[in-house]
Amino acid sequence: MARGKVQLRRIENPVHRQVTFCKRRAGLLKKARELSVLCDADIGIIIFSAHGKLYDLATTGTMDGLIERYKSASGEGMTADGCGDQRVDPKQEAMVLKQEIDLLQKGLRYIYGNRANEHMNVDELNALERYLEIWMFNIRSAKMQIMIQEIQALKSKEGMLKAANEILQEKIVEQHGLIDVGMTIADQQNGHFSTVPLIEEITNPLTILSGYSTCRGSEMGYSF
Amino acid sequence: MARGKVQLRRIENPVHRQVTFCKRRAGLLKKARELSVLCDADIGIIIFSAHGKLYDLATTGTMDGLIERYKSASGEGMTADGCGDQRVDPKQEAMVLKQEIDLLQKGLRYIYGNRANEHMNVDELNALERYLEIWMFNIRSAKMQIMIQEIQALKSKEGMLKAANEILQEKIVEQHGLIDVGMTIADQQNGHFSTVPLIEEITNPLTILSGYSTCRGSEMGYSF
DNA sequence: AACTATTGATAACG
DNA sequence: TCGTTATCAATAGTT
Repeated sequence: MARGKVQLRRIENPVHRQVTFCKRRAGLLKKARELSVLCDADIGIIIFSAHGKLYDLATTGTMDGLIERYKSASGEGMTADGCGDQRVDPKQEAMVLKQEIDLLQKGLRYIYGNRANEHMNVDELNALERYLEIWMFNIRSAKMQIMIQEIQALKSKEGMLKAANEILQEKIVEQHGLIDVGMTIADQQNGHFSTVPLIEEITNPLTILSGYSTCRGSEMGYSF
Repeated sequence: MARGKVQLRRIENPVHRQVTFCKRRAGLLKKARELSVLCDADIGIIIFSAHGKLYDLATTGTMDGLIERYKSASGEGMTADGCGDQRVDPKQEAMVLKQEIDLLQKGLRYIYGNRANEHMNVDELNALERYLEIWMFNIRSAKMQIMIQEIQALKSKEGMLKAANEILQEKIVEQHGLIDVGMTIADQQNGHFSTVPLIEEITNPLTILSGYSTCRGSEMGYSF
């Protein structure tokens, strides 16, 4: 496409042919990636050089995934032929979903700038890493926020229940005298209020957890 | 490529996107045919439009033939990895993946929109956190890969410089006798080659760093 | 779909 | 392999 119009025939000079192959191959793959991004398409390319070397590209998920999808899509018009194994529907679905995840990951990359991940240098990766760290920090903070709110709710609930219990005790005393007081105390320890000591234990470690540390938290009865 | 530089991101206008898809798809397939003819290569292209419609091209034989060739060729480089794949219930896998997609979509909104609006519960935040950890791990791996390459390049450069230096030393000896030999040795220790010991130090820890650990890495003079 | 003004790709060369 | 440059090809915006 430069310095002379190209003839659409096999390039006879081997060196020339090899150079052109490298360049045009790169150009083709670039075009494919662009088309994929611009138009939201899923593209797979397989290239065998004259010497048999393989080059490939899958803009979404893996080439195998695209091949599976191709087989089912192109097989729609075909009758039962030599199939048998690839007709599993959920498997097909899983593959499509996997590709969707890849797309989402690509979308996530936009956060930091629209660069293809393959051409990211150390500095760029570094920036992305820092961004993710911040995001993770925010997520952990959000998690903590939710838990703190929950705990506060539980505490106020506790206060209300305690007050209610006191009132109930007074009423019981009024109605039946001192007979059943021992039982209500037992109830406090095994019933609703058994969670109170747990909450007291949680409250303090939160200040530590809202920092940067990784914490599974299962020790405190929360599934995070 | 015309009347305004193209932005490498999804075209939001659907009509625009469709038109561009048609044009660029045609262009891509044309390029592929040209490459195939000019350089004697065998090329297969699979394109799924955003709506799921399939377009394909096989410059040699059938697409199935190319796929078979691809599978045998790409299988060569693989070690025993996906051979004994654990039987996972595809239906269950699909569900897991679907949940993962939901999570990522929510996470994207969480990032794009100001994070005040989105309501994610603790479990979701937790899963997202784990996802980000994996992503960060991948990014760090990519970073390490780049650095390893850089180090190798530096090492080969070192070799070349050493050889050049030897030649220069010999020339100096030839021209001036032994007078200045001491100075060139001093140059080796304080000049270009001062990075050599640093490289030697880096090389080993890499195997550790390529794992999952958090590493600031400033100790080794790289800004990551 | 057809038409350009531009950008993008690349053949030849170093 | 890698960079540069003169040219040609692809195509974005428009009609």
